[in-house]
Amino acid sequence: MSWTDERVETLKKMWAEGQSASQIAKELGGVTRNAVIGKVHRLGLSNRVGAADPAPASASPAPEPEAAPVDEAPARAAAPAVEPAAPRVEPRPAPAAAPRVEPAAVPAVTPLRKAIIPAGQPLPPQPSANEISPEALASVREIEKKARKLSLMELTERTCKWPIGDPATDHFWFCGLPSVAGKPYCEAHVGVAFQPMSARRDRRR
DNA sequence: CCCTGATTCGC
DNA sequence: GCGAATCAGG
Repeated sequence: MSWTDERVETLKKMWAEGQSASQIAKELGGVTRNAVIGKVHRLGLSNRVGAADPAPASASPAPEPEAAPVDEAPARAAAPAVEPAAPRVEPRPAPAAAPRVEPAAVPAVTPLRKAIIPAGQPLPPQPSANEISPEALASVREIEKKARKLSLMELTERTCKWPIGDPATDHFWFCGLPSVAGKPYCEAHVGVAFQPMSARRDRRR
């Protein structure tokens, strides 16, 4: 693969969005994160965020960028040597929406309290704890004790994204245990989230 | 261990 | 110019 204009554009865009080099590499395909980082540097757009250039120690503020324009009025007079850089502070958009909540039986695990619905409008129909087998429910509670209690930002492709607690309170985190390959949850939570239809059928309430 | 970006340096 | 290897860090 080579750096076609198109690919470079994607790179620039994603980098500007705060995407990590590895994420960009995946998106582009055919390149490693190292390649992406290398390209980023060659393109000279490595300074992200704070980049609060270590202002020349203290003594001499050295406001002078360097080059002495002297005469010469190359129309470009406007071109600011120092890019905006100010506003953007730390893009890194958290994984968009909260972790994909699978279609099966997810919520209503920990908060035994009846529907709190923090700021929600009518939420889509969600399976109640009643639809989960007592055994599974019990094991889930057990697992929660072992949870690594990861924050949203700490989740990765291989950590269990099962939510625990009430999102509206401090008592909220994600399981975080090693997830089953290809699944968003750990062994225990996969068992509750992905139930065969046969098991779900008329477990009635 | 997972992951980050930064740098180096042979190609 | 490119990117693997490596470094330094979280």
